[in-house]
Amino acid sequence: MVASLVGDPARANMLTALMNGRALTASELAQEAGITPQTASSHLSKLEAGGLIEPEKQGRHRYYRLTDDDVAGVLEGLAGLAARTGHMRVRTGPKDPALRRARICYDHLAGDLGVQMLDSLRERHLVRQRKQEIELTAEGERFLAKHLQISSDMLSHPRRPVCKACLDWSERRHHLAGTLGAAMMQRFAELKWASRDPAPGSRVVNFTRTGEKQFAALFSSGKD
Amino acid sequence: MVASLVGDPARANMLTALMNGRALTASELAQEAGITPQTASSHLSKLEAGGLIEPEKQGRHRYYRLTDDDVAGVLEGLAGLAARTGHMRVRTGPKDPALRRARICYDHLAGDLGVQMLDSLRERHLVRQRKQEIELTAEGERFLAKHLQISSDMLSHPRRPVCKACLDWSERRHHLAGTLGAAMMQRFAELKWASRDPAPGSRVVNFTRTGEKQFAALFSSGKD
DNA sequence: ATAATGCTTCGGCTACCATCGAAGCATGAA
DNA sequence: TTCATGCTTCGATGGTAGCCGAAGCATTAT
Repeated sequence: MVASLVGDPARANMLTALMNGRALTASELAQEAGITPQTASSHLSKLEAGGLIEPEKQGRHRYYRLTDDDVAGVLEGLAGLAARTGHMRVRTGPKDPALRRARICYDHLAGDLGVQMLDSLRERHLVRQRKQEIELTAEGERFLAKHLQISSDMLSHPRRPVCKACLDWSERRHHLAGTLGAAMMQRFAELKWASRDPAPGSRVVNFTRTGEKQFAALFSSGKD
Repeated sequence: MVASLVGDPARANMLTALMNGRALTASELAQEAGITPQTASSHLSKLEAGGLIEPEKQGRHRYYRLTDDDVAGVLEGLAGLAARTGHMRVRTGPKDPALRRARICYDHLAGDLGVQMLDSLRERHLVRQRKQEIELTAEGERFLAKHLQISSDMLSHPRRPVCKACLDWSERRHHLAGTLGAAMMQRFAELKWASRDPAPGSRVVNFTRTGEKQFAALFSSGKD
């Protein structure tokens, strides 16, 4: 049964991670789900047998992606049902709270703060978003140059978009990816606002006291 | 998580049984799932907490129905994904074979023969179907009058549609409901083509030898 | 009244399955 | 070659959840 495949928390996390449409390796998915590679391997073969994901061998990596849009659609439907009962998937686990707050997603900021940042940018018309597409406005360019010393010509890359929305599994909302997302995260580190957790393999991002303050000032949400 | 609710076989059977839109009592659902009432009670309260079903107290019975069409839609989506891997949910159970062939759904014919009948009507343009909506054509009216002595003015009802598509859990396709579906089933009984199984509470419909022949002649599918 | 039916709660049992350690295969690097 | 990385298979463990028997409330029938 397909539903039982999606029902397991670890597998659900993997599938959620794949919802942004990008293919991820087995170990990345293991990390996303917070389980060891052995366990992930077992889950992945089950998901593959169930037709939910498809593998793609590449060197010694194994990339997985959702089979097609139908799968994504059903997953969204399930998430929709879950959302309306308030029975939203709450990640439970030891390394959870810090991870929900701020973490690295590839090379950019994810988690509560990542979502808040994109929200703020959107509210103030520094970026314009339509679905997955995000576009930097003229005001946005000025803002980045003034407050973070990021010039837009640093951001162009032959094979990677400047801005992109990335679905956040803990918040189920978008945060900012692309070269801009990466540049901003790097700048936060340079300014000593935040740094990756020293624990090996950890994706937690720790903000300093002043860093958090500055960040909040720059990206205050309209609701606070 | 919603998916884990649907993932359990017993609960999945219950939900499938509810897919025809009718409300069923707790004990009927227990029977459908092949479990004792105690266990069913536990499952039902979980499904209710998850917002998938809604109870309706009536005397000492408790009727359950799917919350709304969204739920039904997601369930259909899941069934669709399951179907394409050949990993179709195969209903296992003692009372299955006869029930799959022909049974009562409310007051009309369901199961293999019910689906075949609607297929045949549609193929010959005796009805026109768009999603759940079914409409009787002029040829259809003539056909009914000639072969089954059913006149369309017998069928109008203040609160019930003449035709309606009803999803068949065993075939996962539509069969004919509404006042017409009921009238046809009644006519089959009057003509001694078929009768409800005498066993108390059974929904099986037994066709007589000649009844099956006549039925097949009237509603032969294009594929035989 | 008393009994019967429909459903629920409680307690204990059991089976399944997710999980991880250890070891085994691949592929790619030095 | 030898080593390292990515992933898989195997075996054992443990926690969780489905399951049923027994008992308890309701509601309806006699």
